[in-house]
Amino acid sequence: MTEINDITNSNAANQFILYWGDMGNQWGVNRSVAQIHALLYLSSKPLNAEQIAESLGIARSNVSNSLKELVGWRLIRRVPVPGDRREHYEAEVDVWEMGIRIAQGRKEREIDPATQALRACVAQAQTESGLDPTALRRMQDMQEFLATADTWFRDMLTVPRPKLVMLMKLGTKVVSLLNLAGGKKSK
Amino acid sequence: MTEINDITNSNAANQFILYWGDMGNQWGVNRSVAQIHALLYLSSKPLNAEQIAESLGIARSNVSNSLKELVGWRLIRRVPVPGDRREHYEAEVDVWEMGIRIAQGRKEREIDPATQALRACVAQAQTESGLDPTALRRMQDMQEFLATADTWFRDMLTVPRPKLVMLMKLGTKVVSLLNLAGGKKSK
DNA sequence: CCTCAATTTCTCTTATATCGGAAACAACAG
DNA sequence: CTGTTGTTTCCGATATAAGAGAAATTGAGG
Repeated sequence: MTEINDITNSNAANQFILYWGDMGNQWGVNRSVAQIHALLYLSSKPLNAEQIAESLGIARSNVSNSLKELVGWRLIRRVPVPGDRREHYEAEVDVWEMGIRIAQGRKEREIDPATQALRACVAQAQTESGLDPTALRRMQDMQEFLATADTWFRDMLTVPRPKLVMLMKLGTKVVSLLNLAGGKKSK
Repeated sequence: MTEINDITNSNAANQFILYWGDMGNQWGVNRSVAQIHALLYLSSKPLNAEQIAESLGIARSNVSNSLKELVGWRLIRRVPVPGDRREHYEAEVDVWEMGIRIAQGRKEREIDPATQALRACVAQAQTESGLDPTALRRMQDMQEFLATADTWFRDMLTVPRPKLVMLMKLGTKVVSLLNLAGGKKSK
């Protein structure tokens, strides 16, 4: 235990892992999952399940499940280490890529199904004569909003990373630049 | 019970409320809270706690707490109904406004504290001689990313709603327009 | 085809969050 | 001041999720 180079020897690193776990927790992500992710993110070399379990003091089985989930989110990947039979894992370390993958994952798993469900609701609502027209209207508004957001998000995914970064750093300036270019505030 | 105009008489409306509750649940929002929000969103007139409890079949106390939380998120507001002693509530019905408030709320409650914690971690990390330089680097990257995202988000909040909508609807076009206008990919 | 390490699945315990109901509290009318 | 109505706080029961450890499975040498 406590190998050389085990980053959990560092207070700062431990803090980081702790906070990350906590934060994940609030966002509906299992704490172990988030902690493992943090650990791998900080680690300069791939780790195997055993090392992870030991570093974080959580059960081996728990690690196994959590790793599977993280792979599913494409936040970490398996890496074969030559001469070692054990499976090793490393994290995606580009923070932008990471942010995008998390957003993408949530969208796919949680928003998309909801959008679909909403579509069904609206369809159903249109057949109901008794329904308050306001309610119908609201459902449609929501649907349209989600559709717009969805399109926007997918659009943004196609933007090459460096441009995306530039775009975000521009911030408000984007609007003024476009005003010059686009002019009209056409709906 | 089952008053005229109670939208929970509608299947579609009930479906909507159900799904909304479910979705909220996955996002770490209490189901009751989400359901109440959905109900108020669909309702064409303000409702009081009693009506909500009855419509959704949940305890009065639960409604009370959930309402408080929703008010905290500024997703609903109290409205005095003349001639009625009871407190009534109505939802923000502009979907864009709603989306923004949810995002804002999450940011304030969950990201901002994390950012602050991260700052402390990095500070601490810099004092630790033993820490793997890669780990330090990664923490700093993360911090910078969060800072950028934070600035961007605050920027977007200052953009008047109609322009924001326009901006999102433009999607990818924004990039090409900017290339023509801005040219250089200056940092 | 056997052995052994590594991993995954399963089950049970424990922790956490949700929610209903009782009780306390506040506002107000008479 | 007192009774009534509406609201909030508190507490206990219950549902749900997390996590540990044992058991089962896989797969690579030999």
